[in-house]
Amino acid sequence: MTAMTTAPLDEEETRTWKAYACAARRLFAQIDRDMQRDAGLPTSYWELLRHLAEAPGRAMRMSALADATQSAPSRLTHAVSQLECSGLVQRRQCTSDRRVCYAALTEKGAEAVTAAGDAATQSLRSHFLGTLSPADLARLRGLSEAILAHLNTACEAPAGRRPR
Amino acid sequence: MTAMTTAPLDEEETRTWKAYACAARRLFAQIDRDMQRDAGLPTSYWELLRHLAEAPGRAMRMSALADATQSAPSRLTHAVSQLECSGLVQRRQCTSDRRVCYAALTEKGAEAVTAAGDAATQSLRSHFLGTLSPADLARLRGLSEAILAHLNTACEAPAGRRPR
DNA sequence: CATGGATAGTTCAGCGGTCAAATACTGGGG
DNA sequence: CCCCAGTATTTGACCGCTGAACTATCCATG
Repeated sequence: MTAMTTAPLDEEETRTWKAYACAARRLFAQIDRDMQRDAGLPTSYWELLRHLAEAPGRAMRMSALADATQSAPSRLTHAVSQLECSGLVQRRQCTSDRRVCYAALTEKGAEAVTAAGDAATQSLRSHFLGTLSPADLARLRGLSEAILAHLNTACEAPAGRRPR
Repeated sequence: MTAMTTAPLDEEETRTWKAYACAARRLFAQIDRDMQRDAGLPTSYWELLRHLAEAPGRAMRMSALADATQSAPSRLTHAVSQLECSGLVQRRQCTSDRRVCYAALTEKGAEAVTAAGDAATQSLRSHFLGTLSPADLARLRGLSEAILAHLNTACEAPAGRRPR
């Protein structure tokens, strides 16, 4: 809105964006590779399982899981189906409302969660947490939170209302 | 290597990682959405076209383009095929070495590059560059470069040699 | 000049993700 | 009691990407 919207980026801005984007992309890629190699699980699936592991009864409604992980329902369906095929999760129908469906962690799934957790910890430490000083990490966290805050206000305020 | 490899992450570390990861993911997603909406082109394809636009003769060898964009050859093949279908790019065979193939920007492609550039500029300013002070941006850039540097040393040094 | 290794690019199968449409079920108002 | 709007999940088609074969071509060597 500040009218400078389409002035081309200067050198400084370009480099800042490139550095940020490149670092984040490569960091994610590296961690994903590590997770896949050491735990046989992509980071995103591990996050699903982590939520289940922390839920009471190690089970959650599909929609609750979708909420918790900020993902579209259809993604959940696909992901849970695949995790079910791998034996890490089991679907259970709700008796009182037959529309709803629970995803429950299996024993094998619980083991996978902890294994993946170790892999993630290790990867995170060696590629991220261990590479910056505590002060730098704190700064980075502050900056990330600022970005997030702006994204949130930008998404919630101006559009009137979100088409949930 | 520092023996603290598998100690679970503490609260602080977890939050830092989550903030960073979440901010970056959402930022990328937002910018991709904007690009798709305003220029009908995903960010990644725009980057390919940008390289072509800046190359002498608006054309590059496939392998050079792959190098420049840090992407696997097969990705290039697919992407260029699709861009060719959309009429933004044209393949040209090299006469001296029939193995090699050039990707050349078409007129339509050149227009798309500038349009996408405007869209990217606008999105970047409103979601990233415009949301942080110049000082913060400089800090963020420094931190990103530090992360990148560590990723590079980690990838090049210890494995002996990369199986190119 | 034939041959075998290196190089450039493509093909194929599969993964994780999105969106739009379909399905299955519930609960409240005529 | 029936019907219909709303809700929960699934389905299916497609997208961009990856890694592992495969094809075609080149070139150094014997």
